[in-house]
Amino acid sequence: MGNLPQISEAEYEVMKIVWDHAPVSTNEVVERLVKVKDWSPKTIQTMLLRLVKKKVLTYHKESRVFVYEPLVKKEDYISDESSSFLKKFYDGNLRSMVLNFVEQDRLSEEDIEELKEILENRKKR
Amino acid sequence: MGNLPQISEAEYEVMKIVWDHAPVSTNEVVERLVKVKDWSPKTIQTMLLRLVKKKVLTYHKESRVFVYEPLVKKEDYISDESSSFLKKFYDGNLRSMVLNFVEQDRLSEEDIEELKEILENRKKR
DNA sequence: TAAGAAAAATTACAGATGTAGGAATAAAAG
DNA sequence: CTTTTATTCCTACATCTGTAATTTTTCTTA
Repeated sequence: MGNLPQISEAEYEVMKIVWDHAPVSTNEVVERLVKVKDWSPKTIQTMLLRLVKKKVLTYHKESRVFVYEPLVKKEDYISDESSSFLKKFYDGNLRSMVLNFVEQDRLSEEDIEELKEILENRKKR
Repeated sequence: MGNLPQISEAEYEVMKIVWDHAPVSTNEVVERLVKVKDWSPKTIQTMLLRLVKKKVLTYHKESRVFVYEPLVKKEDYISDESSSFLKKFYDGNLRSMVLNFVEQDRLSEEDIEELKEILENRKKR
C-alpha cells in the first residue's frame, strides 16, 4: 500500500469507466463519459494518455484504435486511498473514524443498526 | 459541507500546527514544523501566506510579528473531507466502507469488538 | 488511388502546488 | 543615528492538473 500511482480527480472519473468496462476503446470511454461529464472528447483523450504514462492503464492497438485496460485494480486503489485517508485524518484506524462519526451524531439509528449487523455477521463466520 | 477552501497536503501539515497551538506566531510554526518536516522556513512562510489568502487563517500583527489563528475549525474540515471521501469511494456512507473493510478482512477481532462497543455505547444514550 | 473521415500525436496554456531565494523594511543594539 | 538583524513582502520556477486546439497519420470510401 502507498505505492500506487497518483490519480487526479478528473483521471479518476475516467478510471471508473475503464474499470467498469475494460477492455474499452477510446471512443467507448468518450461516449460514456460525455453523457455524465461536460468534457470535450479531447480532454478525455488527454486523461487516457496521462493514465497510460502513469502506468495506471495499458493499451494495445486494434487496427487503428486504442483499447485500454487497467493495470491497477479498483479494489487495490480504493484500499490504498482508504489507508491514506485514515492515516491522515483518523490516526490510521477505522475505529477512530466510526467513533468520531458517532460522537458527532452523524449516524442515524438505522446506520447504527446496520453497522452492528455487519459486524455480527462477520463474527459468525 | 463541501464549501470549505481547498487545503493542499503541505498546507495541511501547517494547519495541524496552527490548529493545535493557535494563536501562534510565524516563528513558532516554523520552529515546530522544522522538527518534523524537512522544509525551509521560507516554504513554511509561503504556506502560511497561501492559507491566509484562502481564508483558512487570519493573522494580526503583534508589534512586528504575525500571529495566526484558524478561520476553519479542524473538526469541520475533517468532517468535510470525510464526507467527500465517502462520497467518492463508498457511495456516500460509512456503512459501505465498514462493510468493505469487513469483506476484505481488514479488521482484526479487536477492531470488530471495539467497533461493536462503540456502537453499543452510543445506543445507550 | 485520391479525397474524406476518424483516430492518434503533438502542442498549449492557466491555475494549483511544492519548494524556495532575494529585496525591503522595521526594530534592536551599539 | 547608524548598523545589524529579524521579519515580512515580492518573485521564481518546475511539476501536476484541468481543459482543450491543432496537426498528422491512417483507414475507408468513392
